[in-house]
Amino acid sequence: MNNQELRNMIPEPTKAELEILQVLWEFGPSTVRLVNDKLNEQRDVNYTSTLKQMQIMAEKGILKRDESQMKHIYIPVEAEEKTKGLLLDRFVNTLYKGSATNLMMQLMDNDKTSKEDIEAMKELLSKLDK
Amino acid sequence: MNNQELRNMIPEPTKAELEILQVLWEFGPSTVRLVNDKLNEQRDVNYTSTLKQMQIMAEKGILKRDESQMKHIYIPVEAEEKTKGLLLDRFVNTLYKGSATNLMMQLMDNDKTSKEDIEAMKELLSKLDK
DNA sequence: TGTTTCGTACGAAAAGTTTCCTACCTTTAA
DNA sequence: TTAAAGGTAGGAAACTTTTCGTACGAAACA
Repeated sequence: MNNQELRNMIPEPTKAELEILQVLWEFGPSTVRLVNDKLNEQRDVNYTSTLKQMQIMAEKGILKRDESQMKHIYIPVEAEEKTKGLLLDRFVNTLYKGSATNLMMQLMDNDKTSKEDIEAMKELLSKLDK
Repeated sequence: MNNQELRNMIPEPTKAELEILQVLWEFGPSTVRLVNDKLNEQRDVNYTSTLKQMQIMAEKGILKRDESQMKHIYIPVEAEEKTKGLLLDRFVNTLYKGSATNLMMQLMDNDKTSKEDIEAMKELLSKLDK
């Protein structure tokens, strides 16, 4: 399945959904409790709000869940790299006409792109030759 | 004003707002009619919907408008590069922990990043040395 | 001069997203 | 064995974003 097809199949995760996905990607299959605790390190969220979100995500097919235990375990359906790659693809298409080079140029102007980053990128590119 | 400050000041444009901004960036200061026509090349939108959006954007301070003529002219307050840079900054922070290198790596995996893109990037990086 | 076309303004409906209240069940611990 | 803590389910409220109907004025033109 290529990116074009993916783009049509998978709906863009909402902001709140993305937050939850990131916790699951980082900590692996988890309970609502764990996800909610992690979210609360960043901002206030009620437990049932997180529960509801994750239930909705399961309905949408973004997450699957293991209901064999009382504490359900939620798991992202798509791998981190796949979803992020899709989001990146959309981002480049939307803002940079699909040109990775254009995006790079902007990245160079960015305050936060350090010399170390630039060095690392050069290395990456040179390795591609081999 | 640095990106950190900008991030706090400027609210993220919504999807519909971004569409409109892109038309204005491409064609320069424009009437609602022109913007709406361009949008309709991509999807169906009612004229008054576009009008309303642009009015809201003016209220929010995303656009300013020249009302001296009957046909109001709308102009983005922030330059294209500035806004895109901000969005990119947020994107990198959200998905790639602020690491441009991480983003680059993903870009390399992307189907759509062509050999030409990679060559162009190399060139860019080498020019930075000088 | 009338009528049709093109413009703005306003409000509200529609749609999408997020949050949380309430109910109720299971497990844990006093 | 009862009270407290922690779990799911469902619905509704709150908020944000998007869309468009209606009203009405100005310009174009037959």
